[in-house]
This record gives sequence, structure tokens and C-alpha cells, in this order.
Amino acid sequence: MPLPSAIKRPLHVVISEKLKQQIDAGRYVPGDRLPSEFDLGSLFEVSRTTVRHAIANLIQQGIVTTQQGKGIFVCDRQKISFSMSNPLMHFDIALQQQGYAASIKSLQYQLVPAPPEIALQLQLNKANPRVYRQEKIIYANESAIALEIDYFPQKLGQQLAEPLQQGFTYSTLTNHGILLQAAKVSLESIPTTYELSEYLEAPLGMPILVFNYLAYTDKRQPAICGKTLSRSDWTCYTSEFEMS
Amino acid sequence: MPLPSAIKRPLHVVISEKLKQQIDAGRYVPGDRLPSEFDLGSLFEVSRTTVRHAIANLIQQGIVTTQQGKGIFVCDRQKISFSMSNPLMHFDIALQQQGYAASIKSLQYQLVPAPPEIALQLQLNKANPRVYRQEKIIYANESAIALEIDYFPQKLGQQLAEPLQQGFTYSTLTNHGILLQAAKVSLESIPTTYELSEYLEAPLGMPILVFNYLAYTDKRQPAICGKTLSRSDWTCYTSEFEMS
DNA sequence: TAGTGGTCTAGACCACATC
DNA sequence: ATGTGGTCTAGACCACTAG
Repeated sequence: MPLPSAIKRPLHVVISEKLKQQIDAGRYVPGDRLPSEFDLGSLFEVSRTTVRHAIANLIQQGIVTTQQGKGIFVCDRQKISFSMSNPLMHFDIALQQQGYAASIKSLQYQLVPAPPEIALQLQLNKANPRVYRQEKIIYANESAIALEIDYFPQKLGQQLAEPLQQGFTYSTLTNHGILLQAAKVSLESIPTTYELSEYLEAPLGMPILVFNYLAYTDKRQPAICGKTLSRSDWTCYTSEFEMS
Repeated sequence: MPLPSAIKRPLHVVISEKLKQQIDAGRYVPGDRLPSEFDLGSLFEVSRTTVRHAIANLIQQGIVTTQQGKGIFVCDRQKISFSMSNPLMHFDIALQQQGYAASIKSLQYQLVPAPPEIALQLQLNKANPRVYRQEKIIYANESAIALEIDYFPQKLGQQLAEPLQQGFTYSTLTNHGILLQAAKVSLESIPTTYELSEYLEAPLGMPILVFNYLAYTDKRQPAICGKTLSRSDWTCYTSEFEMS
């Protein structure tokens, strides 16, 4: 006699948990293809819609991935960790330390009118402040893991236009003598939107980690700000604190 | 003539974006009820399945919430922020500072065999170490916002059994003279599982922020560890750093 | 051409809320 | 009794992949 709570579990939840158990037990290993949606339907004796609902749960958890025309495949689950304590330093160095080839692709580098909240953060007091806005994808071993959106003050963005479009933000700044001394950061999470799903090749709705930062060259002078949106199935952030 | 990319957008994405625009524009304000799924279906001239798919997108983004038998309601979106810099300190004080009534409900407080990774973290070297495991829900104004899972060494857990089941972890510890001096933390995100969705009354698949911590009374002595799983639509974590 | 996942439909039954 | 969202079915058509 199953528990009352077990009776109530929706079929799609039961099926996704059964599949997860089989994967955890090694019945399927990373790279394996699962039976097709039709076959899973007859295996579990449910409609294809219900199978798809169950698979959607697994996709969101980063357990499987689908490829149109090919099938459902088990993912290799490993997280890349980025230290927050030295903000921005993370990406290229952290990726290389963890054995990944780090690269970027700049999607946008453009002088635009500063959005109000950006002007506030960067303390731009002119009438119609302009900033350089950069969008770039961060890759680890050819896989897109994050979308970074940075805002640079006009002067800085003009000076370093070429190098910033070639390399990682923090490394580029330090290589050009701009040392960041402090930062305010925040971390939140959102589901993958349709736009993001195309940039990061991530399934719609999968959690995305949003790392917001505002970095200062010294205590009073904000230098750059921006955010990094990373796939939560591949990334986590770490830090160490001492309390005074 | 719409853009090619616009043509390709799935109907459920188009519809959820239309609804989001109407909400952002003030056509519906927090607390308002949207038309029923049937009515939305005839409004947009799509099937109820497609409407449900569109609504699911909005639910995951924390924009609307559904109540069986009642309808679809626009959420009030405000995030509570917790400072990471003084770990654990957060919850009760941070909630009160931001104008919320903070409370907890202890679900479990039990001496259990220590899971291997917990024994390692707490440096329990005995043969079959035991720890107290606590599960509790954290409420802000009657709303469940987080599930906290803590592990206490046997001695500590026994001494503070009653107060720990009544109050917030950090406050209880400091009130009893246990001062935490350092901590290692990490932040990741996962989708809401079925169990979590029941604890937090959160929709299946919505992003959850996972705050893992290991706190020390001094540099060498780990005191407690655990994690806090919080609704990402209601919470974010902040910190400030200075680089040396 | 056949098989796969992606999208969408129309309709059924259930549980819950309200009157 | 009625209306709502939650679940599930059976089936259709499309786009992509492969042999």
C-alpha cells in the first residue's frame, strides 16, 4: 500500500523520478541516449504529452538534454566554481585552473545612452551620459556557459575598445594598469528566458545565476559595472569570510 | 513584415511575452486576477494547452501565481536581500530590517548518523559519528521563503536542543555564547523539486537559490554546517569586497 | 524515407473554491 | 451547481537528423 502522498504524486513527477533513479543507478551513463518519447510512452504506459512533461523536469535539472531529430541524452554533470572574494578575477583564470579552455565572443561593443540605474551606479553626473555596453559570451571548452554584460565609462571604453573585445574583462583591465580595489556584488537567480536560451543554448526555464557587480578603482571611484548570467547547471560561486 | 526570428518564436513564448508586457504596462497590477485559461485561449485563439504552457513560463519567472479553483494572479515582486559578508547572521535580522515579520517552523530535529560529506566538513573523526540534523522553514510575513537544513555536532545539538528548535540558528548560537569567526560558503541554483514545492509552496521548476555554509568558531574548529534553500523570486544575496 | 523531438489542438476527468 | 486550475489522453503537423 503506497503512502497517501505517493498516490497523489502526478504521473509526470513519478516518471521523471524513475528515470532519474535509473540514471543515478548507472542504468544510463553520461552521453547515453534514452529511449524515444514514443518508446518511453509505451514503456510507462502514458501519453507522449506526459512523457514530455517528465522529460522537461529532467532537462531543467540539467540531468538530460534533448536534440531535435536525434534524441534524449544524459548530461555530464560537473560544476565549475568561481570565487567571489576576488570579484571579476574569476572567469579566465578559474576556468583554466579547473582544466577548461576559456574563450569569449564579443556580441556587442557600442556607445549607448547610459540607462538610469547604470548612470547612478557609475556616478555619471553629466546631462546625457553615455557608456560603452558590451555583451559577450563566455565559453568553457566550446560550450557557452555565461553571458556577460558590462558597462564602461565612455573614456575607458574608448581607450580599451580593442583589447576589451578580445579578452576577459578583468585580465584586460589589469593588463592595462587599471586595478580594481573594491566591489559590491549580488547574486540572484532567474529562469532562462527565450533570448537567453538562444545565447546559451540552454533550455527555457532552467535556472540562471545572475552575478551583479560594481567595481571601484578606489573606494570612491566606480570604474565598471555589469552582470554575468551563467548556466546554473555548470556553475557555482564560492567565498570565504572572516568575521571581526 | 515581422522579423524572421519573430516568426519562429513558439506561440507559448509569444503569448507569455504579451501577457508580461500587459502586466509591466500596468494593465494588470499585483493582486489582479488574469482571465481564466479558457478565456485566454479564446482571446489569443489558441488551445488551453498552449495557454497553460505560456502561463507556466510566467509562473517560473515569479510574475504570476495560480490557485486551484480560483485563478491566475499577478504577483507582487519584491526581493529580500541577505548579506553574505556576515554569514548566517542574515535571516531574522535582515528580515526585520526590511520590514518583515520573521519566524521559523522546525520540521525535524533529530540525532542521525552523519552523512559522509557532513562528517568530513565538521571533521568528525570517530568511527560512526552522529550529528543533529535540523530542517526548518523560514517565514517572512507568513510566507515560506526558505528551507534551512543544518547539521550540529552531537554535543552542541544536545545542549541547545530546545532553543535551536525555537529560534533562528545564528541568533540562538550567539545568545548562548557560541561565536562564529569564519565561514566558507557557496551559492548555486537548482530548480524546485517536488518535495521543495510542497515545503515552500513554490511552483515546480522555479529557480531556488542554495546557500551552502560551513562555519568555524575559530580558524581550525568547524562548528556547524548546512544550507539554506530559498525562493529565488523573493531573495538575493549581497556582499562587499575589498581586494588586497 | 524513417525516426526523432518541438509544437499545438480538442477534449476528458479531477480537485478545489465559491456561491 | 458552476467555474477554476491540475492532469492526462490521442492525435496531428512541423523541423531536424540520419541512413
